[in-house]
Amino acid sequence: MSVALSPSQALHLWHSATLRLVRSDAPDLTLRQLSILLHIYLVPPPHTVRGLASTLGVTKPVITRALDSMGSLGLVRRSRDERDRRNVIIQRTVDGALYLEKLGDIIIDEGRELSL
Amino acid sequence: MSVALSPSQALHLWHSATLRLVRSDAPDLTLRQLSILLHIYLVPPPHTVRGLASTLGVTKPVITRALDSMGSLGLVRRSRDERDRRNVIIQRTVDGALYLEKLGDIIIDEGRELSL
DNA sequence: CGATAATGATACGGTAGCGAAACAATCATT
DNA sequence: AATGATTGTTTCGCTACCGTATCATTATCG
Repeated sequence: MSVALSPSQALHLWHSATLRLVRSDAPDLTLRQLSILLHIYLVPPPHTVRGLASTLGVTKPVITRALDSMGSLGLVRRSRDERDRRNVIIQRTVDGALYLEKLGDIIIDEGRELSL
Repeated sequence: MSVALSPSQALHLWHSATLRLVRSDAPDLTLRQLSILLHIYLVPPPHTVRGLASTLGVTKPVITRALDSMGSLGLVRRSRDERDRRNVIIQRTVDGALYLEKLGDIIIDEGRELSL
């Protein structure tokens, strides 16, 4: 199966999926928050504040704030690393998995309609 | 050419493209702003504030503010409709086209690496 | 132990987003 | 011309984000 996209297809896919995301009643995450959420769920753990900051190229408070926001939405969970109690391990939640599942559905759905 | 995506592929594509967008030095647009920008450039004109608000399912001030922000970034331009001077016609700019071209490149680039 | 380093959270001042409501300008209707 | 409808902007009070700098806690090293 190929996922080669033409320039037009790529932008149309992004357009329609983003539009549906905006129109949906799903929590309105920033691009950075969405990136963090995707990273946590798609890249093997463990995930730390410092690591995420470095990966995204942002400062640590950005990560702390994003975890605060998404944490209160139930999309993500924090816990101390007992082996080095300075670290915070960021963990997945059921709600977070559901959120991303919905996002995946939207993308696939819009991608399907790209067939020319 | 097929653009059928598996659930995993769809999310990985979104993840890597979003990550590169966040890491890039490109202006940090919100999801709504990005959606507006894509709509203006991908859907045939004319585009009005009212029309965009209805399409995105948001209030008019959201569009006005987004146009203010993206306008000062040079991504978008406003002009009066001379046939009905109540309307504002939203127009494309060279910088806006370049921004989206770059976004398209990123998506294509990451999509290419999805081939299994 | 004591000093230094590392990690994440917090404080701060500033900017920008939000929806609801009110507003000015323009058009349509009579 | 006068009234009412339509369009986009502005104002209001509020919330959330930003980067820099600082802080508290914990670990490491001498």
